[in-house]
Amino acid sequence: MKVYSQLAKDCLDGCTDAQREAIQHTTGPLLVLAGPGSGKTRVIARRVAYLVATGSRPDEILAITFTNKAAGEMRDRIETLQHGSGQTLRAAGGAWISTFHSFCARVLRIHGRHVGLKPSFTIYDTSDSVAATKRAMEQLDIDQSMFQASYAAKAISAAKNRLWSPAQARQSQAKDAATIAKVYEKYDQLLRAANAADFDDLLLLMVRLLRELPDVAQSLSNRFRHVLIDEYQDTNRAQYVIAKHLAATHRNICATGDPDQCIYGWRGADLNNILEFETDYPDAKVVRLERNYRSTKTILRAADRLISFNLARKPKTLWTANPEGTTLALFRCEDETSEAQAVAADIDEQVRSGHVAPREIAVFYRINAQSRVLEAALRSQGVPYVIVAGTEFYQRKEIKDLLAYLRLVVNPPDDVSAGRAANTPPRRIGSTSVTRLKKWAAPRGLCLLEAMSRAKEAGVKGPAIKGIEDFLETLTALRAMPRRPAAALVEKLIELTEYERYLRRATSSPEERMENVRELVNAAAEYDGSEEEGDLQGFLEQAALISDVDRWDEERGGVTLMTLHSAKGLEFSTVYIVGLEERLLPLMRNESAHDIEEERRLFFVGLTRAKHRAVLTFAESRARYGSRDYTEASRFLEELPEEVMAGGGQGAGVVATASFKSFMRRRRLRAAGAVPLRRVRRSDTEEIVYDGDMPADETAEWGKGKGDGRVRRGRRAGASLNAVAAGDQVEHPTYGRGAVLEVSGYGDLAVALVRFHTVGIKRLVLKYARLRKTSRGRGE
DNA sequence: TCGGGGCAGATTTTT
DNA sequence: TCTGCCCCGA
Repeated sequence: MKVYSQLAKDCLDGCTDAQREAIQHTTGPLLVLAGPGSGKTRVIARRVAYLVATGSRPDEILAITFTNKAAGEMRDRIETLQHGSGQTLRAAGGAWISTFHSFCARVLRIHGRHVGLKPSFTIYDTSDSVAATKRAMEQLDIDQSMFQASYAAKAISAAKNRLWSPAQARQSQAKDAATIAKVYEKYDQLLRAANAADFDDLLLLMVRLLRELPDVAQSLSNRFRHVLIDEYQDTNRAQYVIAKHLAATHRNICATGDPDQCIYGWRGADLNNILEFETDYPDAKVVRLERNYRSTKTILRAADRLISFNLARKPKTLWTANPEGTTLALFRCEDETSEAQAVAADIDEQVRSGHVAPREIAVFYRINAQSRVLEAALRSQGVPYVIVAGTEFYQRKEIKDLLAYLRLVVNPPDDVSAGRAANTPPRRIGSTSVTRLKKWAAPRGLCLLEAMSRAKEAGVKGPAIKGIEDFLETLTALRAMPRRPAAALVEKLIELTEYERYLRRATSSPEERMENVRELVNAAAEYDGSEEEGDLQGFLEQAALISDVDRWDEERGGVTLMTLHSAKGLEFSTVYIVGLEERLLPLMRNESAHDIEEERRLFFVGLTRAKHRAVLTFAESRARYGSRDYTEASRFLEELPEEVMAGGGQGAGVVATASFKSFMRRRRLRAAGAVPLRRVRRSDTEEIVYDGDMPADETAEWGKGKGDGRVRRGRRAGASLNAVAAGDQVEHPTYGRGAVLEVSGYGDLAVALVRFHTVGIKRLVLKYARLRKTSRGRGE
């Protein structure tokens, strides 16, 4: 007991009162609302160590993190803590620390047969899902011209995220619901026949398991005395239900997160999970971690102001004792090439002057496509960089090809993999033969491989017979090998299929592809080295569930390039956020309603990664597909307090900006003259209405007239004229009374979507619409 | 059955 | 711009 109390003491060492509270509250539900940089990870690690120190067994603890990388780091931190205390008896090695998906996969390997999965099941990634959806549509004779398989796959995924069965999906209001439901049903049948589960199934089937097998649910829930869920704001419905089940017996659930950092709404993340935690667990203790240890005052102030424009949030007070720091820099560039060069030049200068090491720098962007120019610029500037994602490694053709074989070794019924592997490299097994095999196999309830082993019987003729024999022989040879080490199997596979020869013969960039193939062997070898019990199946599971960030090796010591989504949970000394343009950040593909608040949170996440310096950039024109678009600076720039901004930047291609203030004024002028900015949306129910005449001299008036031009806190839309927000009741001289559904746009370009009792939904430009607010909805 | 050439459509964001 | 798909000739 003595040893334990020393560790317990160490766990609280150097913590604030709030942090201690979170660590020491070990009985009953706990919600930790943790602002960015508030030491949340530290609190979780110490809490786990503390639990062990005070007598919990490690294997009674389940900690769910957002990425595998975070899980690994958590494990390291806990172990370091324990080593530091000289405690070796109960290392955290036994604690369950993983992502929701990995955890569910692990449980389903054991209990999955009750929901139709054999232990050797394959995990399908998104592209496998699309392939399976395509097959389902083919079998149902649904023409691809009606909608694409990828569209259906997305709809099915969304349904699964909501825990809908095909029958429930049919009830939905969505377009094509009935057809989608049919595809969903068939798709599920195919997956079960292939002994495969997609990402959503891992969660969905886990939920079914917990609901339909009380014994299993009970034993799991009994087992986990302590359940910790990190990034709770990004949990979806299925994850929420799983967490609830797991914590049912002991009710020691600790959820940590920050509603302002919910950025996965598009993937079904439900902000209400965290916002309503206290309703779910009325006896919950709530701890707020609002002190920031990461960023300068300036950065924090900028982030705090920005996020205050969101209405769907719990207000909080972020503060820091850190120094004031330098202002944020804003680069306004001619085009995306100049932008990339400006960033590269600035980085180069910073690094050369010894201010900061490359590994302490990150560049964030909204979409992966933006990384190309940045890479090129950094390369030509001679700045070392590490890119997270890009075209994801495990999505590359050569990798998918090889993995398909390996999956078949473990799980023969996997028809998607069989279809892929059979004729790669080409074995003269064409589509005619494959179609014949499928047609023959389906009514007999056989998988593709079984059909192939009886190819002649199935009516396959010609050279395909020989090819099929060859393919099956390859698989047999692989299957004869021990499942461990995995790397040996990968090497054997490359040799047997003469894969390198195939790449040289049939692809345009064999060297690069071969490099990837070698990296796959390395990954397998690494896996063999790190997992004592690991075999081929384990390697495949890791390969399926690995995320972009998981593959990021910060030790490699270059500037990090990644999407804003990947940036969650990380921190850097200097952060560049590029592409601050309307329609890019915030990203909008069309005119339809779009969650601006989530985009704002995404920017918030990016900004709060910076410790010392943040640089924001945008380009005045940007190449998109083949053509070139003229852009407009992001509304988010306008939402930052002016006093924290400095224009400028000396790098090549930067259009010198005298000051942020004058830039913003010019921008407003331009914007005022550019009304209407958005194209009118053609739709039955909506139209842009300019109510009243736009004064001819409006352009001249704006900017010097009313007010100081600053945007008011907490209200964006038409702040000075019509301060309305979603939920407000309004009255219009012509249309009468209505309710505001949504407000988008900013300043004098704000547009409200209003549902009127008389005429239905109208889109109104607030500046001109003579709207009168009659009662207030939600808001601050 | 294979592979080249031409053409249409695509980019959110990720487990 | 780039990719992946379809069609056609060999």
